[in-house]
Amino acid sequence: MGRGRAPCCAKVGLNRGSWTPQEDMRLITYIQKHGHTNWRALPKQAGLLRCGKSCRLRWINYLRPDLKRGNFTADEEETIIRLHGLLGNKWSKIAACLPGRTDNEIKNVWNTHLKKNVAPREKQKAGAAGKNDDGAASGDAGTPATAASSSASSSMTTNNNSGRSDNSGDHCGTSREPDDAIDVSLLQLDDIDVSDMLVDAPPAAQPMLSPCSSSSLTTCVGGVEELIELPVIEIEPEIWSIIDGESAGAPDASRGDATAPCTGTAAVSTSEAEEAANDWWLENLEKELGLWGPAEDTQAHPELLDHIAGFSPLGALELERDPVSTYFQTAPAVDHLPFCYDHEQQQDGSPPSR
DNA sequence: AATCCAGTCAACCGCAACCTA
DNA sequence: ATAGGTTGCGGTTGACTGGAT
Repeated sequence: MGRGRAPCCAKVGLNRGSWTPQEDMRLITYIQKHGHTNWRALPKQAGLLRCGKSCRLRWINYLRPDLKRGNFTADEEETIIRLHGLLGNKWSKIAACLPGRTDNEIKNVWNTHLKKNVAPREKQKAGAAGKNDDGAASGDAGTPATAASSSASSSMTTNNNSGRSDNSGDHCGTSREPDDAIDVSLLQLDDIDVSDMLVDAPPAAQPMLSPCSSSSLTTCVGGVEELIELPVIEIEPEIWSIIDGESAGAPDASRGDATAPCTGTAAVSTSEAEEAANDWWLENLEKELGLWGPAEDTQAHPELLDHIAGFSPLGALELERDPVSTYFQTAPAVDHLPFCYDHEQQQDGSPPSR
């Protein structure tokens, strides 16, 4: 719906603006089946009238299952402030230290309120610095450069490798590090207690996060990014029709890829944890599609159409929002990470803001 | 009740970095 | 070595929302 700049000429004929639940569903389903090895080709293969860039952004910033929704905690905000003081507008690097948060999200938070909060602190600090000439003058984080943490550097490196949650996907220590970029691992982060940065990634949870991918659902085996290990969910062609609000005709050609049984490309779950994750994912997706429970109860119901279109009359049911947002309601990032999420347990008992 | 306005955030763009042939 | 293609990052935009008037 026309957010952002005017369209560039190359994208005439493609959908733009806000994503519909149908598009979200299609993207999620496609990625869980085939991964996202080629964003450029993805929309065509998934039957989406979007450019690859748009798909990637949507996935990274909104659809990734490992995203944490809801307000930033005070700890997270403090971490952002500190890291921004060190790194500046390196949002992806900051996001790397905040599991479940995206660079876009962090950027928005910074620009909307953190920046304002920091400004007074900076003034305050400047005043204090006038008295203590060398104390804590660097950075705008308002954190004195004290308490050298000998493990800060290595911890940060570890975090970058294991707690990756931003959208860059390449902070595996392998590539795409601009020469002039600040290597966090090389910084003398004397003024940062890195443990504070991992506010929402307790050590036990971190191994669950992918060390090398934009999606925590990818795995890094021998440095090679594997396909996403999400459960395989077979979406019947009729469901696509329902999702798309189409008549129950045959799916179009472009849809074929997305709906075809996933034979060779889908990763096979190998552990119980992954199976649990698969169950969770399947369950949620089914719920989102209104397929949870007796199939005939929901399939092809008008309510489903309304529901999927985001105008559900389902009322008090948890499914009252569009399927994808419902998915987020029940899938707080870290907790819902495939291998540990208990979908019955809301992270903090309250829905995300917004 | 209607209008205004500031804040929020999803999505866009351009560019730089990286990859591959 | 390099040209073309792809991906990721950071800045910006503007629709949406809720509170204030």
